[in-house]
Amino acid sequence: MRSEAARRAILGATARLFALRGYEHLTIEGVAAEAGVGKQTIYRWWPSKGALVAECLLEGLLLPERLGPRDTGDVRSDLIAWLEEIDELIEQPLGATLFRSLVAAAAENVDVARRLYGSLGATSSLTGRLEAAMAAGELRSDTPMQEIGEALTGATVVRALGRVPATPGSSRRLVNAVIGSVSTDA
Amino acid sequence: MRSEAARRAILGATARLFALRGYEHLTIEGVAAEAGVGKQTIYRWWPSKGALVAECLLEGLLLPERLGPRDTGDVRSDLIAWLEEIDELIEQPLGATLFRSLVAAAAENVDVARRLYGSLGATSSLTGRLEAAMAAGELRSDTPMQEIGEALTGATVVRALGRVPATPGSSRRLVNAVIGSVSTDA
Amino acid sequence: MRSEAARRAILGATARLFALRGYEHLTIEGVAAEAGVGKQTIYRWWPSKGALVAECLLEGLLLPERLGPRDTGDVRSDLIAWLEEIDELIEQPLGATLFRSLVAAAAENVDVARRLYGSLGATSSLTGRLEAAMAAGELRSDTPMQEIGEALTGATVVRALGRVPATPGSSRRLVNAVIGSVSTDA
Amino acid sequence: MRSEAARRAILGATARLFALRGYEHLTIEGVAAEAGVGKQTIYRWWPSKGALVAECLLEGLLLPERLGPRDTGDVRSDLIAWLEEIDELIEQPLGATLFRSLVAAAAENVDVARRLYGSLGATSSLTGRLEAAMAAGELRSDTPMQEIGEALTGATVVRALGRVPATPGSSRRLVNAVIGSVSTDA
DNA sequence: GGCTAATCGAGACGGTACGTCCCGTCTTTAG
DNA sequence: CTAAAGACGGGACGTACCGTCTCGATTAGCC
Repeated sequence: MRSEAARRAILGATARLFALRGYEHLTIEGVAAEAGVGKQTIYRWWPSKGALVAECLLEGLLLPERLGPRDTGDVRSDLIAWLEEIDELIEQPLGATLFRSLVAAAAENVDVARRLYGSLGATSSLTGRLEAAMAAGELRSDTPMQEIGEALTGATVVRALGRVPATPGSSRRLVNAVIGSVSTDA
Repeated sequence: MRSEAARRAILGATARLFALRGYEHLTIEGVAAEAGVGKQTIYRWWPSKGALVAECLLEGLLLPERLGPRDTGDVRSDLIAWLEEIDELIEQPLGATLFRSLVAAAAENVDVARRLYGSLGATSSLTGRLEAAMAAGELRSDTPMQEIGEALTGATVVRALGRVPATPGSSRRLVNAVIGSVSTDA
Repeated sequence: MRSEAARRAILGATARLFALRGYEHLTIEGVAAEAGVGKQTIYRWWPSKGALVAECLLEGLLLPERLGPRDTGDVRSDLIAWLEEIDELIEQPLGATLFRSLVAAAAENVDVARRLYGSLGATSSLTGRLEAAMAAGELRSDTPMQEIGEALTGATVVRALGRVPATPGSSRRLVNAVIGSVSTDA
Repeated sequence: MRSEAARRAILGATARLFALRGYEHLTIEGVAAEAGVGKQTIYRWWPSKGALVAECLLEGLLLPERLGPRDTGDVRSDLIAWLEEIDELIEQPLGATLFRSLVAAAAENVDVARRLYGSLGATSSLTGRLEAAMAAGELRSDTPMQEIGEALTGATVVRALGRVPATPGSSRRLVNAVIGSVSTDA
């Protein structure tokens, strides 16, 4: 019978240390100590550091639960607002570390990658928003939603990795470029 | 007097092991052994694993020297061809590992990130190609080149991380979406 | 209500694993698994690994029930025969391990020590045999029985620990030396 | 190039902890910590806990350098004095633990056993003393020295294991019994 | 053309973390 | 109500690498 208390303590400790020190410096021993738990209890339920992070992600312990774009009826501004929200998150001191660590974790662990792809990326609320826009006639019916989703999130990832500071208006330019050609209000 | 032979052996070993095992499992001891070199010789000239990888990148030991898009006079097809070339590279068994490891390395090391951003991304030959297209009148003069560069490479990165298999036509759809609105032939 | 079946299974498993792997590598978990028993059932009734072994000893699960010297009317030859019997036991591959493990267990656990001392050593059938010999006039009345008992068993222990192979005649020489001076037939 | 400082620190720590806590509770990690040394430095040079103890024994860090019987010209009293010296050593609080731990170590490790057998037992100064006595005509020329040595040390071992407190005169009785029949002064 | 200093390979050193095995205690579940 | 099953916090195992530190044994170039 698995102990829910231990599970929560472990995920909490993981999230705390991950945000603080990054994926590379996250250690199972550190998590065990921080959680007040035996190492074996971690190894019993998670095969790897990556799986631990993936589950934190799933539980919303690393990123705000609702990170997707809102729906105010205007896709363009919704997407811009969303990207700027993310930029802001990254601009914070720990935010950049956290974000890059998530990318590192995704690069090294399939679980994290899938979880992240599903939560930030294509399958997610972003796709939902795009579909809504299409239904509302804001976007053409042949809009390549997956590609657009990947372009938007990808640009953010690339900027975060490249340590490129956000420039005013860059989210607007990005959104305009990416959905400009499929937008019906052009 | 620095030994060029040792330097080459070290970088070669790094590139080999990096492509084979990934960034996470790359160890200085492993590189030293593979290169037939004392560990100190590595530490004497490189401060970290990341720096080692960054220099490999610079020397073209990890990625093909000329990875940017060609210039046939048609930006659209040039970009599509370029993305498909990268997709092909990623499709190969070791290619995916290599690519993801590069992302992991970039996430954890500034040097690698800058090098990679400059070689795949915005500052690079990609930007050059876009500028040429603008000059040739293929793209409008207000084209946000940096954002477009980030969107294109970012989409590729996201797909590689998400382990999303390439779909036929997805490169075309991506390019059309991203430069569609600034393309003068629309 | 203590389960006799469990008790027997546990002691049996202990004896088997002890003879097989030795005292040091005997584990409670191993015993529980081998016996098909919960660990708690062991801890409920025995305080330690040593107590487990001690009880096996008491039950005759580790050493032949009747290990003492026989009484044919001739102490000398009875003692020699007895020592040679033990030598034979030790000569067998598992016998040496078993014997040394018993010594190790005795060194680390009082219960085992007392049990073993009482079963091999002074208080035991050996003393009984010596007393009989004294009564029969084979040994002088001032024979220091405890010391003789300790010398005989001790020599065996020392040889077993020192991994000294038995030499023909060494039991005879030992007995002659040890009881020579108190033997009335000299 | 092996560090002599580390070697000494390790053996010293081993001896200290062994005498203090006994063989069973001696841990490599404890020795490493006590010696201020990395674990790997221990594993690099010694294959096991037993080898560590054996080397301590060899270096005289566990037992007084000269533990054998003296030669005053009278074997009997020399042997008695020697046994009483050992009894005294065992009577001390840490002495008993140390002695039993040595036996446990010998039971579980060949190296320790050989070392101990050679240092306390037959091959040792004890045999030397007996030979001298034989040469001096105190003992008969057919004295079975190995057996006598084993009987004397063995009796001590058995008493120590059995936690039998030393009785006044028991060393005298033991010696008289064991060498009584080969002593020429009878 | 020998001297001196820097660099080389090799690898030991004090450490940190790994993932595994058991410990002895505690809790749940099925008979 | 008992006992199997096994999760729990913890300690130690033996291994892999970390980055630093001596070691001789080559090499430089500078006198």
